[in-house]
Amino acid sequence: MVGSVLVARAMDRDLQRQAGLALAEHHLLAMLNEAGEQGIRPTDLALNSTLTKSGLTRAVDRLEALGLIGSRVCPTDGRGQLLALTAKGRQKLRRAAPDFFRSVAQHFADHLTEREAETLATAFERIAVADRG
Amino acid sequence: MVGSVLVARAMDRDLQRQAGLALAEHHLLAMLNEAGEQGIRPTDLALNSTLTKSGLTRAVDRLEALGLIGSRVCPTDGRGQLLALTAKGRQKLRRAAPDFFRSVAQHFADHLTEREAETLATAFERIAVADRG
DNA sequence: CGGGTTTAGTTGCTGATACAATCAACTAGT
DNA sequence: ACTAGTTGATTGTATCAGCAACTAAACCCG
Repeated sequence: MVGSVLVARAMDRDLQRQAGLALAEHHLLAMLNEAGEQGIRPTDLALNSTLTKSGLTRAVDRLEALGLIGSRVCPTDGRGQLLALTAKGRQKLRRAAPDFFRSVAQHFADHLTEREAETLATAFERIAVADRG
Repeated sequence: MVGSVLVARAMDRDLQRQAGLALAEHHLLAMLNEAGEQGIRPTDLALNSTLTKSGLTRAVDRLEALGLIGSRVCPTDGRGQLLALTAKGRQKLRRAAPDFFRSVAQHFADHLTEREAETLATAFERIAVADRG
């Protein structure tokens, strides 16, 4: 338990220093990148992150202020938005990628065997699904 | 990665509601309990927790204000302190134990096989050691 | 349609944490 | 025993997160 928190913190520090992004922010950018042109709803983002609705609002505000993401009103639901990466956001994500992977390796992956990594991935996926409900 | 954060958050919420303790605080009490009568130095506590020195100072202040721990000046080093649980602190920890274990089970252990739990424990122990250095 | 309910997202507030700078006590080297 | 450097701990400041309360749009059903 403690170990997992330490990894996250260490990676957060690394990423903040090297790419100027918090881990949570990087994760949001990555999800937005997955979603592509069409955009994605904040709620869907929140569901797959560690943030609550409220935390997500603030994080989105920050990223938008930085010009990394853009938003437009959802055409099928006036309450909602569709968020998508800007060109700047995609660039930021690309540039952060090497630092990110190096950090993952250094703080996490390099200490695990293939087998362990596999076990962890499936186990935490299962837990994430269960604990969200 | 995300999963581990979700577990910690969920457990934190549970414990806060049921026992009135944050997860980090509970962890500190548990370590203090291990240390026993003779007490333990804040730095040693920080090394085995997810907190920095600064975070630890504040957490210790809170717990001391609650009367759960007591401090005295370290006899061999005037800069340092020796922290130890009070009777009230031990009681608090005992009373929180059932809630804590239930929460661990519900959010974490119940989703894992024996084998997985074993793998996770050893892997994260290794990581914790490596990432602290 | 029209009223009640649910859902998407925002905001006021509070609390916890980290970082950097600081203070005080210990240690070494001369 | 004096100075320089190190180490234990605290404090000022800023940021980030969550909860709970709120607004507004959408949905449901008679």
